[in-house]
Amino acid sequence: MKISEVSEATGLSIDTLRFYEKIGLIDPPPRDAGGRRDYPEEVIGWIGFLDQLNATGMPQADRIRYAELRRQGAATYTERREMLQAHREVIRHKLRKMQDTLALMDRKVEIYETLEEEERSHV
Amino acid sequence: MKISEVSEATGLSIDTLRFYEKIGLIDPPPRDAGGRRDYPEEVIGWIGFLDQLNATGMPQADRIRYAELRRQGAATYTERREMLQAHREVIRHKLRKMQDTLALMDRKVEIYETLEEEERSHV
DNA sequence: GCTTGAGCTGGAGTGCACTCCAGCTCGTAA
DNA sequence: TTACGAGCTGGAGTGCACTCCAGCTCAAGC
Repeated sequence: MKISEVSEATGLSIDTLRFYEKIGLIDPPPRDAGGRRDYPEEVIGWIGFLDQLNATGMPQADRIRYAELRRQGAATYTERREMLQAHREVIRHKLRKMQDTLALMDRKVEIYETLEEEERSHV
Repeated sequence: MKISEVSEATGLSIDTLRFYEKIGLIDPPPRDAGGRRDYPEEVIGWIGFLDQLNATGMPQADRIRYAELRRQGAATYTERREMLQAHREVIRHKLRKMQDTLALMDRKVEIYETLEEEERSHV
């Protein structure tokens, strides 16, 4: 896959793809005859996963660490599992906070509706 | 309340409190005889709310906008309600993505457990 | 064979959200 | 009465995560 196709498929900009490669989040892909990156299809899934880690607040440094462990293969299964378990707890915590805030938004919206009603009534 | 007390109570640093005042997230509190900030107790609740907006990903600019509307009183109820409703949708969306990622973490942890088991067995 | 467009590199620049610092004042305790 | 600690101001600095740029190469179509 050409870099433009990967960009299209993942929603990451071409610059971001090269940046991710530079910092070690994406393996340097093979190059074609003209020296251009030729990504394997699998990179799409990997980027999607990185994106999920990102969207749930895993810091860059941790994602880089995970990518590094992944490159090292079977010897790092345990450490990778532990990272995911730790991140799972972070997500659970955020989830609870989000749910609380969502409930608060609901209450506040109702309060504002009442206040707007009052404003309208004592014109 | 002294700035150190507010810092203590909210978990924001003293620098951040002054920074929030500068950008308009917190109303400039009255000063004591010596020119030091003397915050009303209510600021704690307001900061807690700001914190929730923050933790659920509302950008600074939007929080500033909300704070500004709040200062303008009853005339801005509708706009504030609309902001909170919009943010509620953002939260709902994030919540779904988080739940998906949580489920993925669960699956991946299981996969790693299986792989670790296999590694151990064919010593 | 020349133009066009995609891709390349190394490095500089950006925006957000703080965080730190120098040098000052003020109130309290020894 | 002086030493100390808390707080003050304006402005510079930081870290993260990109984003942009100049100047280059290469392949393909006219």
